[in-house]
Amino acid sequence: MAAEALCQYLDMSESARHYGGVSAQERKAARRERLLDAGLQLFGTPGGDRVTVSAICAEAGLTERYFYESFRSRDALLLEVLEGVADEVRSAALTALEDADVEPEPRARAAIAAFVEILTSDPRKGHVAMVASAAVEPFRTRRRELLHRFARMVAEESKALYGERAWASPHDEVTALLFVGGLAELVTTWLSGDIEVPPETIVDAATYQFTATAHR
Amino acid sequence: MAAEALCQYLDMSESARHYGGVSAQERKAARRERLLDAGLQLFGTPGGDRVTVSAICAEAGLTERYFYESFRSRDALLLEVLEGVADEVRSAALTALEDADVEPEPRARAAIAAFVEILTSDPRKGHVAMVASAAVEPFRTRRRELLHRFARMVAEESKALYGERAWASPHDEVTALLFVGGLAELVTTWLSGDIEVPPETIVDAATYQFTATAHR
DNA sequence: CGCATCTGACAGGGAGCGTTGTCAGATACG
DNA sequence: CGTATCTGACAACGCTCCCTGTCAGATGCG
Repeated sequence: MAAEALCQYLDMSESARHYGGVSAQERKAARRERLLDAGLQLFGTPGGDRVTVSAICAEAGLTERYFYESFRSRDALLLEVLEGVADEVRSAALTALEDADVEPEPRARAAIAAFVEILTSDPRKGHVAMVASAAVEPFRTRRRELLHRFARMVAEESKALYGERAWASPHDEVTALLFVGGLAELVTTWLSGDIEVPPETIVDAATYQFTATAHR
Repeated sequence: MAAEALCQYLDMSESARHYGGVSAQERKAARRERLLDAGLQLFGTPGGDRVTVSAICAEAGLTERYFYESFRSRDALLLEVLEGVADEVRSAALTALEDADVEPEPRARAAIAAFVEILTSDPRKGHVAMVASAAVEPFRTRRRELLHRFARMVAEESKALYGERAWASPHDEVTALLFVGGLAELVTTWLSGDIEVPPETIVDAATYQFTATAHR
């Protein structure tokens, strides 16, 4: 009977039947997507600390059984949500750099604007990437890694823009982290509503700081 | 019997008796201190997300009853721990400014060094103020407020140092937050062990950034 | 239609934690 | 010494949540 249950709930590959016009795989994928959306909604909303498996399922309009069909644990889902946002930010920044001018200042502005745009236009994504991910341990480390990677990208870009004279202070890495960390904290504060300025102001300030410290 | 218990456990003012040579008030205060120390130890250590009332009591070598004698809830204690570290940082920074030179760059360095020194010399304090406080909601807001206040202090100092030409970018507040936030994130990363540099490097980088952006 | 499969609702065991209460032993005071 | 108070260990209740299981009804297939 345990084997029956396994076969019935998990091993869909053997008995694929259409339902509502869609295959078993498609239905499973759709449920998975709904769960991820629910995760973004809950994890990305202030007060979303209480994001529990039951809450995610309720938000998705599914029952717990379908949760464990696609995810091993609550953290597994939330991590996937975080990775999704991070990928989006990274690719947007890279695309912005590709499309941007060759002039240093506009290039920096383009990448920074892409970063800020995504995280402020959909506050849920901003909250996930900046706030919620700093909460519990598995995500905290991942968040640091992501910021670190972004900082390395910034440092390399700076070197490409300004050559040897870039990042005059002791270590590239430290200065880049100082910059990226400030940007992150600033977006965090903006999301909380403590500072009421248009996101462009954030972009302006960050761009100015980048050029002021990188190029001397 | 409920009244008895109340009288016995909470209302120490009526029946103060010496024990081990110390008064009831002193014993209570000592227990409170031990609990706060235990809170700093647990809350300030990586993996301290699991800081529970029982764990704090075990660390302090006390039982739960004495916890509720001094604190209403787990968060009440942790908040007090956070406030303690924040006060320490604030007063250290102010003292550093009072004792410092009149020259802009040394003044900035002194305040930054005080900030970094406290949070890196005792990693538990750093962890409480930077990492753990960003975890759950009541602390997150408080952490933002504290950083915001520190940023305002920085902005005012900058204005005093450089006059009208200080903080050239749009808003003082935004630029100051960008700076303080970067410093916070950098200390956070340092605490995690991801970057292995002496704390002075952090101070150098931050001082350089402050002067490079403030004074132009 | 009859049967296999899918879906949603819900129940229940098990674990962790907060909070209050009980109780025996230790300590000080009359 | 006897009694009142203090202390530490621990039990017990309630709560929330994770996770698995059951079951009736819906849906597609032969």
